[in-house]
Amino acid sequence: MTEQGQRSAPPARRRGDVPEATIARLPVYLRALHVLAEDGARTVSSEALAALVGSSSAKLRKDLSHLGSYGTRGVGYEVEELVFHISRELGLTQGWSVVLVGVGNLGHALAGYGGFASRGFRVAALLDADPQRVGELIAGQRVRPFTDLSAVVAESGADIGVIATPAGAAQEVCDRLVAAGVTSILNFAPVVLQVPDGVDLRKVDLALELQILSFHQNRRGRRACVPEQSDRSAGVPA
Amino acid sequence: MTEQGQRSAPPARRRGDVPEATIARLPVYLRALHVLAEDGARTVSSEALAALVGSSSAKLRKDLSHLGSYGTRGVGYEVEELVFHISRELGLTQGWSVVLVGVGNLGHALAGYGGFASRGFRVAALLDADPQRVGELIAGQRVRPFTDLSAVVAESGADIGVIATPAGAAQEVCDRLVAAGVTSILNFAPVVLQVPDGVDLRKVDLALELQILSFHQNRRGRRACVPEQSDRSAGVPA
DNA sequence: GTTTGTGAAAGGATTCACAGCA
DNA sequence: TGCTGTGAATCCTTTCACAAAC
Repeated sequence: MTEQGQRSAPPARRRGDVPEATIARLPVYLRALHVLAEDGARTVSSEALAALVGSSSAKLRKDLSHLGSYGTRGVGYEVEELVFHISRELGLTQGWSVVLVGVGNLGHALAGYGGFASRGFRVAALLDADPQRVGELIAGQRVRPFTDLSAVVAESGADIGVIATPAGAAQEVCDRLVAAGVTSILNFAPVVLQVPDGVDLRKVDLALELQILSFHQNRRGRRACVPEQSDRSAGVPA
Repeated sequence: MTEQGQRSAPPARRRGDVPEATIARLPVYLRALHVLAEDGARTVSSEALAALVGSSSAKLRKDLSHLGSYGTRGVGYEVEELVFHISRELGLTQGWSVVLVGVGNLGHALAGYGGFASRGFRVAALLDADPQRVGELIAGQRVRPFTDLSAVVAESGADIGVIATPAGAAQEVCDRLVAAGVTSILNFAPVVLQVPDGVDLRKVDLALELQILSFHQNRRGRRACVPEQSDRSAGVPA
């Protein structure tokens, strides 16, 4: 019913409907804007900000246009204002409570990672199933037993769970988080987890990006190791 | 499109070239295939493998078709064979040497992360500028002073550098890595780094995914914290 | 003059659907 | 029968280019 004789119907993205690709870049813009604000910059042009984050000005403007019209033609964007709007769009203005499960090496790093606190994420609790770790003090937090999970989620009102356990424990931890009422989960364990509908799951694979680097490095020719080149069975015809 | 590259992006994609989106998924397939292999599976269908990694069979088949024709109609893919071809495509069959700079919390976690070694990445050296850390033994490696960088790169033939330093030190470390001859860099510090052409830079932002989660959680309505609803300039027309 | 905001065009990626083979 | 491989269609993202606004 959208046929108006036009070649293609207007995409008609409703206001507030921000494309996924844009959302993934907003945190990057935000970080650059924070640096600019610290340096005392009051305004910034799309060209300048794009250069800072290694993007293009057109893409940046289109991204920002999805949030609203916050720039001034001939001038640029006000840094503080943009920080506010992006933060609000990302939902960072209201202090999320985060439950972190697993305080091995990675859990330690995450618990002490300044980037969480400074962006509105409060680590409400550190949990670990290992009795030897329980009671340990990390970044001002005492590690609690994993069995406290339900209580912790209830008392802190946490919506977000972070999994930094070994791969083998991750699915179980994930299930318990869901059962406790957590609806957003960030997984650092190198496994693919299953979650029911209604739960948002994202993952960070520390080795994944390294493998992508490997691909590109391999393409360019490397300096060390085997110079092998076994042929494809079908040699990619012209 | 080398991620953070300057402009100067040659738009043309050559034949036999694998799309970037596919490359980003190959490591995920690889991990699932390793699990299957451990479980003794000899073959796997696109449907089954896609379910394991949370993707679709059509996408999986199209991805694999970029590597060649390694499936058998009516049967599926041989697990071992697929592992080999994906590994080779990613350049994982030749043992990269990696230099890790910064052994704080995150550096510790990365140094001990099994996922590197098991995928063909050898941590050739751990470096830190802090004299107090130098000499420390982590995962069987002794931490060396950052000033050894050139020597380390030369003697190990490392092509890949991993930056796990505080944000403030990252650009300097990056410059030194480039000067030492490293051509692929993985950055965990929360800053955008500048590299010259010919150097491939990727980054992992531990808080970025959390912010994307925050966005989606925010969309759904949250359970805790402020129930505020500061108005948008226009109130989201239906 | 400068810079934003945005239709329109171009380019990629995903999904569809089925031919072809085991 | 079951499943892969792949053109075609669809959807999403980026780039282009310029009118409008300062």
